[in-house]
Amino acid sequence: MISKEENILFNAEKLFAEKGFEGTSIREISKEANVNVSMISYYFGSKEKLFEKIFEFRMNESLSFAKDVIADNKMNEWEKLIVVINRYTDRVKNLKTFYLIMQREQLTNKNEHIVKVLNESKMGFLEIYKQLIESGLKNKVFTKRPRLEFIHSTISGTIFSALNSLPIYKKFYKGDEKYENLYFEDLNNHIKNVLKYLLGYEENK
Amino acid sequence: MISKEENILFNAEKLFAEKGFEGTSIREISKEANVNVSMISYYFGSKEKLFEKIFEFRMNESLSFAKDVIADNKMNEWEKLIVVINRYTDRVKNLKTFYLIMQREQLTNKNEHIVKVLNESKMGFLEIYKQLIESGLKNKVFTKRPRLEFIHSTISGTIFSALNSLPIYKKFYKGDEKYENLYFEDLNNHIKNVLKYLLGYEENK
Amino acid sequence: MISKEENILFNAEKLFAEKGFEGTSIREISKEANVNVSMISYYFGSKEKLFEKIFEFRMNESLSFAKDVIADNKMNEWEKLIVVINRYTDRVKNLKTFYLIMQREQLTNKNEHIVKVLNESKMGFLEIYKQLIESGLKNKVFTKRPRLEFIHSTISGTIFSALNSLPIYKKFYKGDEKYENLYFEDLNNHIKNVLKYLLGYEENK
Amino acid sequence: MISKEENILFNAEKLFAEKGFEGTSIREISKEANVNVSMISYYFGSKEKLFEKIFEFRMNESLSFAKDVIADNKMNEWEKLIVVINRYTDRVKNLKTFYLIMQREQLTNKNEHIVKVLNESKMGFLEIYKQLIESGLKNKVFTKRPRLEFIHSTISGTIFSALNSLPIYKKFYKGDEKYENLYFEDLNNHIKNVLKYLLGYEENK
DNA sequence: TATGAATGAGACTTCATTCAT
DNA sequence: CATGAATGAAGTCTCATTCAT
Repeated sequence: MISKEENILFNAEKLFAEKGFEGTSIREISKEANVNVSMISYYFGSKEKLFEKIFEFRMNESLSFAKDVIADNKMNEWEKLIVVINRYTDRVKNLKTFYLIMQREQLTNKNEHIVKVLNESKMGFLEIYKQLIESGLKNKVFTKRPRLEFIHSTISGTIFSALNSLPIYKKFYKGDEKYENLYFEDLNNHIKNVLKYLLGYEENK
Repeated sequence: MISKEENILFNAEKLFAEKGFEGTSIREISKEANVNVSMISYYFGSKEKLFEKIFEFRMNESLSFAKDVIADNKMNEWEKLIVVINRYTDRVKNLKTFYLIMQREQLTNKNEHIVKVLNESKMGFLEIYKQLIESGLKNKVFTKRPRLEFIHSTISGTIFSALNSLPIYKKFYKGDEKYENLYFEDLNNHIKNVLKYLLGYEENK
Repeated sequence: MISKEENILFNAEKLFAEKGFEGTSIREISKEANVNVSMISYYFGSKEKLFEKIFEFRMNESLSFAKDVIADNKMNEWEKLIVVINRYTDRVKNLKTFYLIMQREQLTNKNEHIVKVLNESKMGFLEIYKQLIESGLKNKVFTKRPRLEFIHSTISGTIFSALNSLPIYKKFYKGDEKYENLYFEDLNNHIKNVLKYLLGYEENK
Repeated sequence: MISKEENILFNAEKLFAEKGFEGTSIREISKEANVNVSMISYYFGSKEKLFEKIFEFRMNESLSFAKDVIADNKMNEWEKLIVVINRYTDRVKNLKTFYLIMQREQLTNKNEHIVKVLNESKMGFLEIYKQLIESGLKNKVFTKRPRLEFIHSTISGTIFSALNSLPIYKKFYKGDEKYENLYFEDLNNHIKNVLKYLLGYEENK
């Protein structure tokens, strides 16, 4: 059973993804969520607060994410990196709407609260990459030390660029669900392949 | 000397980059451009048409871009690819405002005219990559055939992700103009490095 | 011990004095009084009824006021007048918030119930002045017969004008509690002085 | 010919007088002034700015007021005082609506801009009274030095109290235009009479 | 070609009150 | 007695566009 509050939240997320923050009116949201217009102010205070709540909600969901990875000691650095990327692509694939909003906000930098959340997330990823690479070099799992910023840009940029192009390719190649699944699988392998090269990782050592 | 029309256009571009399409009012644009409000409807028909005009203007600028590359016969495929990427990163670096708008529009897909322009651009790049790779393979310049979509996502995604993260890094590393120039240079080399690997290109053959 | 109803009443009085009727929301009142919002409708029926209740409450308090004065037979007319004025200034001084609301309502004439209460009060005072003056003239305590309306306007107008200006003077003369007490004492004497003249009352006859 | 802006201004003044600031909606104003709702924002910026404009407008009107009085050298201090009071009562009589609003604002102190204007006005009057009394004492026109604050409270308070009570008296005494004119004339004499006493002015000296 | 006054739609938000519990 | 979720009306303001000049 979904609460009235979450019902509004998810419908708003969908509309914000489609039309952007300014392009979505609370009237539309209320209609989509089948509630009275004033319910939005009632539950969230304002349209902007509702918007921020979406970020808080999704970011809370992904909190456990980073912790798990670093903590686990049964894997070597490469394997950990793979886990991070797998989860990342999975999450992006399953929460397309939210990540659409998120990308737009990254280009906007208008809402301070959200800017802070996004920067923390980015810095969090950089920190993970840093630790994994340093440790991997010490343990001779990796043999090259690439520039951190570009590692992140390559991973994250490739994933999002691929995500955003998917609808066109789907249309162009007349693809269906199967096409999409294969697409994400290939994307995942592509990124791993690039990383192997950039980090100087040799599989069968 | 800049025409009144271009004056409006450039000021609008700046404001759209800062605040998005819906977040920018024609009153702000008219104030920024020091013209009367009704001039915008007068010159461009409507706010939306003005927005589209920005895309047309910038895309016209980059039209010659692709043609040049393919036409030139004094370079091999790898060299051509390098030229494409150099120009691309240069352009992104120098037209940050426009590419901010463009990225946002790629996430939005609301204005059909713009969607068409953007898709054509994307398909244009895919076509260039396709021709270069096929030809390069035939001429034994390249030795691997990577999936086209991911080549594009990697190049374009990495560039934009790096562009968007630059302000944070600049702040974090207390960087200045010099930092920025070096950043773009390194980014360029990073992408070339990745492509070399993905295409199986060997420099000193 | 104060009842829940009175608790709401007094908090509402305070807020109405600060922000006016329309400027005060029942939500604010409920927060200030630490009760649930719906308690106001529950106890008083509506926001407007609550407002009227404040007037009824304060007017009930001052009901005995007039009666006492007329009834007492140990004083002559001048002494009775002095008692009336003393009580009036005291009351105004101690119930500043209510008299702020009252003055505003006297300027507004929107709520019929309140209009009636206020007019009765005004007419009550006029009646008292009339009786005291007539009787005083008959008994040769007073020697002049001033126009009744202006007697009331002068007394009441001076008191309220002085009350309302007090904050400014306090600020201007950097006054404290002592300043305020002296101010009201002087005000009282000032009014008596004026009345003596207007009524032709001679103290040491 | 009255401008559209003034048309709005005067209609707003009337409604604010009847129902107060919060009690008057811009929709009502626009209806009363026969203009579109958005005209109010268009001309004045906001409802509050419109409200302030009314004060500015009326205060500008009365600017010449004080200057004239002090400047003229053909009158002695008592005659000057009479002129001040005559003009004051005239003005109050003819601009009942505005002075209704003004009194309410004096009780409210919410809008800083208006508070400032009102305090300046009050201090201006105090200054005039001060100069006239000091000069009058020096020139032996007056023989008593009453407390300044109460002089002002008595004059201003009596006038406004009488103004506000007029409708009731008019109703009670079944008065018409003639009653009103006589009322203001008597009021004027009443105030002069009181002042004569308070200042120790002897007419036939 | 250029202006700026004027329009009407639609935006977000707050409010007093009701109703089911 | 008491709660607080829910409602719908009404409020102010901003906006893109039009029109007379």
